[in-house]
Formats: sequence, C-alpha cells, structure tokens
Amino acid sequence: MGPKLNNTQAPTRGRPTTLDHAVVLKTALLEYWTYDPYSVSIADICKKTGTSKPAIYRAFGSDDGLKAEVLSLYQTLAVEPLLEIFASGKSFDESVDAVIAFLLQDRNVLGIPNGCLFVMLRAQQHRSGPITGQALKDLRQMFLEGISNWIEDMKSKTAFRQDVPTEIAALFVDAQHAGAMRMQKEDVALPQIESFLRCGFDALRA
Amino acid sequence: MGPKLNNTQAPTRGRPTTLDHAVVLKTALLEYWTYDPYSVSIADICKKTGTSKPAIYRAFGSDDGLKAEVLSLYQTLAVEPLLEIFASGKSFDESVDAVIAFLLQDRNVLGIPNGCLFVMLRAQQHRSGPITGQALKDLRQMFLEGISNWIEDMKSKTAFRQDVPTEIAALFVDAQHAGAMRMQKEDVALPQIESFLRCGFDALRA
DNA sequence: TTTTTAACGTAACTATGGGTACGAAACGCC
DNA sequence: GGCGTTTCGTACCCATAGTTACGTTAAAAA
Repeated sequence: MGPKLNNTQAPTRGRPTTLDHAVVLKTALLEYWTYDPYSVSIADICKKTGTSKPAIYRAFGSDDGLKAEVLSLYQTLAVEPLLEIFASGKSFDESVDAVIAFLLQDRNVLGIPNGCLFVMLRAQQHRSGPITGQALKDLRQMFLEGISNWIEDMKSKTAFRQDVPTEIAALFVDAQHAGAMRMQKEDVALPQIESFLRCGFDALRA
Repeated sequence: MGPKLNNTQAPTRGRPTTLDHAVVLKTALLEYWTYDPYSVSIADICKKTGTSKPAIYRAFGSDDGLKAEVLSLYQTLAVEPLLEIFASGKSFDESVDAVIAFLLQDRNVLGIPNGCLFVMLRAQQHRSGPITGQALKDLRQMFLEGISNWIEDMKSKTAFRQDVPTEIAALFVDAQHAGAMRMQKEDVALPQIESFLRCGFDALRA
C-alpha cells in the first residue's frame, strides 16, 4: 500500500529511486518547525530539496501523508526524548531540572528552530487532514499518558501533591510545556521562561 | 485616510453606502473565532454577509485592515471585560472565581464560539500583516500589564505570593488563560478546565 | 536486444487566495 | 434635468495551493 520503502537494498525492477526519502522528510520537518506547517507548501519543499512535486507525491501520497510522516519523525526526535526524561526514574527536582534543560537548550547552537511543532500542530488541529489528525490525537494521548505516569510515580514517592488529581495535573504540565514553547517562539527571554516553568512545577511539589 | 465612517448621519454626496460596516465586522469576528483567521477568506465573509469583495476592500482597505479591526472589536468584546474583572478590586478568591466563570461560560448558550481569538492570533503571529501584527503586540502588552496590575494589587493585600516576580507571575497567568482557551477548543470537559485553572491560581495564592 | 517495470520530472489542471478595473447606479446640488 | 460625486458589484487579474497526465529514462528480466 505504502510507496517503496528504502529498507535494505531493494530487489526492485524498474528505474531506481533517486529521491532521498530521509532528506525530504528532514527538510520538511525543519521548514514546518521553523515557520509553520500551513505556511510551507509542497513547492517550497521541492525548491529546498531540489526534487519535483510528483516525486514527493510518489513517496508520501499527499500533503496529509507528508505531514503525518513529519509528525512521526518529530515524535521520535523531540517528543519521545522528553517523555524519556519523565520516565527516567529521577527524583522530582532532577526531573524538572532535566526537562527545563531539555526544553530550553540553545536552539541556535543546535540548529534547531524555536518552539514546538507538536504544539503548533495542535493549535491548528482543525486544518489537518485525516491521517495527520489521527496521528495528532494519538500523540496527544501518548503525551498526556507519559506525563500522567510521571505524576503517578512522583506521587508514589510522596514528591508530588496528592490533592490534585493526576488527570488535572497532567493537563497542567501539558499547558506549562505549551506555554513555554509558545514563549520561546515569541522570543521571551530564556531566564523568564525558566522561571515560569519553575513556578509551575513548584506548584506541584508535595 | 480611513474610509467613510457611518458616524452620525453622513452629509455625503454621491451614492449612499449600503454596506453595513458593523455587520461585516461582526460576521468576520464570528467566522475568525469559530474557525481561525487564516482559514476564512474574504470571499467566505462576502458569502456570509451578501456583500461584494470590493465593498469589503472599500471599507477595510485590505485583509490586514479587516483582521485588525476585528481584533479591535474582539478586544472590546472579550479582552477588556476580562481585564475589568482583574481590575475590579475584588479579593483574590473573588477575582479567580469571576475570571473562571467568565472564561467558562456556556458558549453554546450565548452563541459564542469556543476558544479565544486573541490566543489563536498570537499562535500565528508570523502570518499577520503589519497592521494586525502591531495591534497584536499592543494588545499582548496591555493584557500582560492588566494582569501585572492585578498581581501587584494582590501582593499589596498580601493575598499573592511575594516570592515570585510580578513579571513571571503575569506570564504564568497568561499561560493559564491560553491553556484554558486551547483546552476549550479541544473540547476538554469544563470541570477539568476549571480544576486546571484553580490548580494554577492556587499556586499563586499567598 | 528487446521487453517489462517503475521512477523520473515537465507541464499542465482546478480551486482558491488577495486584490482591482471599470461601467452602472444612486445620491446632492445647481 | 444635468452634473459631479461616491458607492455599487460583475468580472476580471495574478499568484499559489494541492494534485496529476504523460512522455521519458534507467534499471532488471527475458
């Protein structure tokens, strides 16, 4: 069903693929992340990668398909590492420090855009096609679950306020994350974002 | 510079204006608010109001001009009332209750869309034209100042944590607001949003 | 070598975006 | 009534969006 995968060396017939799936994906990710997914066109990505539109459609099926694959890549590159920090079994303070350090890395140095593609996409969910829309819903669920697991873990260690339901606290942490990422894109100074985050997490400490 | 205002009865010559400035503005506001400002075209608003494109351009100058006027209307209809609650001199708890009640009114009953146009526009600032962009910056500033004033007021009444700088607390309240509005648009249940907001405001109480 | 297979990319298609040229229509004023 | 003035809205402009038809090219298989 999906187009040709470049897994292993293909025992294919026909003309060999010249389009580099990974490069296109990475370029799209960077463009979507830097600007926003709905301000970047397929033609833009073609220009950046030197590929043709039909090549992109052959590889990704549609705009929706490309966005969904990009989201999947973003998930492994940016979302899961964050969730792994939460899941790493650190203490409350260590977790918070690590999360803040992760979110507020100097993006310029790393060549990574400011803000968060996941947050951007969620803010414009209604625009997404069916594939990306479903992926977005799933990722949101997984994100909240990851946070919830951390909260439960912290509660069991009596490091987390017991009186606020895990579900609510998860929404709270989610909102802190989104707020920080939005501020980063609005060019709020890093120390202020850090204080903002610490202020929020302090509210959850037991 | 601006086009003809329909203030008082115009002592005009020429053909009288049939376009209802207020109706177009209100319609655009509702469309932008319901969907999002960049998913609604001038043509859409023409259809909804039965006007022609040139009529809209005569009245508002450009897409950017229309959006800016809509934002201004939104400011008076939705933002300033919220800031007035903060400025009303109530106690901390009363303020919080009133703010929550205001934000979480049953929008269906009132015929008002979910979410917040201001928050939506801020999430896509980079797309806005120069006029709307400036208006957005100004409104953001005013919004944060209004919140800051409330915080200072509460601090002077020793109802607010003294150890968190006003600037940071203002960012925090701003983020709480944005988070709540985003959840409302994501159809999170109202009681959960309320708990989320109370959780956040509790963190600020002295 | 010829056939088969599959990716190649130019050049289109349709829909829609913001924006406007321009002749027709509707008014006040002389 | 005729004239200047101003708004009217049809019908267009151009750029760009997503998407694809199709002739061409490069490989494996026959």
